[in-house]
Amino acid sequence: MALRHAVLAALLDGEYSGYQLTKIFEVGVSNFWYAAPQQLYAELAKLESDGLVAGREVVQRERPNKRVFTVTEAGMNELAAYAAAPAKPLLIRDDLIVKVHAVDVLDPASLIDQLRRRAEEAEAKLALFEKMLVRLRGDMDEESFLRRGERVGPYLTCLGGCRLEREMRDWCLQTAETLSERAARAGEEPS
Amino acid sequence: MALRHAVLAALLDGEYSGYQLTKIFEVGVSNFWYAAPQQLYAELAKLESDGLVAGREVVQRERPNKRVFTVTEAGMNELAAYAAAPAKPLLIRDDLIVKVHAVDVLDPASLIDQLRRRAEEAEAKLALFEKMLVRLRGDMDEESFLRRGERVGPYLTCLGGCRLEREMRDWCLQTAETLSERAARAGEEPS
DNA sequence: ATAGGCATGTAAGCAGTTACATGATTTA
DNA sequence: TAAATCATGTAACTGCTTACATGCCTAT
Repeated sequence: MALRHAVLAALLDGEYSGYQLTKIFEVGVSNFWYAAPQQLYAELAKLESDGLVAGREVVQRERPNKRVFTVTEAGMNELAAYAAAPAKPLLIRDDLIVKVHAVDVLDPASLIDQLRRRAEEAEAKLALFEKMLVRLRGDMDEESFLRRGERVGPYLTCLGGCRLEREMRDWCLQTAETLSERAARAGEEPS
Repeated sequence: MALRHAVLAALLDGEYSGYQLTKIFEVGVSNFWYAAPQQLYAELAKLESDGLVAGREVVQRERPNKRVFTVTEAGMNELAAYAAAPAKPLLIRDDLIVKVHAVDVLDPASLIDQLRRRAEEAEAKLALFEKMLVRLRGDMDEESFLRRGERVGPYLTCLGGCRLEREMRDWCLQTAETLSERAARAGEEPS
């Protein structure tokens, strides 16, 4: 099972509806687990029928009603078992890197564009994560929060997300720079 | 299609057999595309029947014979079309981060172990990638190579791999440190 | 002899993606 | 009144994982 535990972990932050979870997993739980909306509705249905989460109807006047979910005791046990088991290795798949690997036989112009766009996305995510850090630690500074905060899990993963996005941004910009300089020189002195 | 283009890109580095590709994708093409052996044999068969790669029997005395593959002209066109199309967003999935997110309701001891082990793996990969950088740039220094080298794609992706592994190592160690300090204090002053 | 690396697959099952479908309510 | 957001799904397909299977050659 894969999504299961990511959903359980996300539901520790509070009661969420399927729709709210889609928003969280669109960004990717601090960028470390992406999932599509349909996946989440399907997984929630399964989790509920397995008794790992419990749903509760919330009646809303101004919007369509929704069902929000909480992790049950059985869900907590499942999480504990999962945490004790060995973790699968990190899975990364990225088109952009594949393209860069092949750049020497490609037209670099489009790739340079894509790298700059990715850098902007990374910058935006970084800003988002940094705001989230401030929100999570409240009025404490980071060091005190990490020492004495009650719930540091999401903070720690968010710190990881910031690291990743910062590196992604810098790598994309540096790579775009390198490639565009090479393209410029190739134009000047056509061998 | 997914693996397709990663395989085509990998085959730009030279003729490889299925088995050699499994070794490359085990590490993950500079850590950005993991694939299991069976996937590769299946994908190579498809790529060949689609005419995007061409296989060639290599007779060996000291080992079982093998078939090595080259990208055909049709394969190059496929790569070019792929590179021009918009890239899918980065996909990351990581058990370890999910566990850290949930750490506040878990026994941290096992997680701290797992984080330290992951840090070691990252360190090892980093060393591997740094060796690869030296091998790729030969007797040139990095700046000259990036300016004037013939084939910089693999070098650029490898630089990305180094960045990722460095951050992964540092984040794991910092997180393990934070968690073990908290665990120590929780033991001292049981509220 | 046997363990380990080289070399290549098949088959079954599960997870994830893409496309489609519906309907209420809010904002422009 | 059209577009955007909230809210929840189904169905078909593809891609990936897990388990199994085979056989050669080399080094210990």
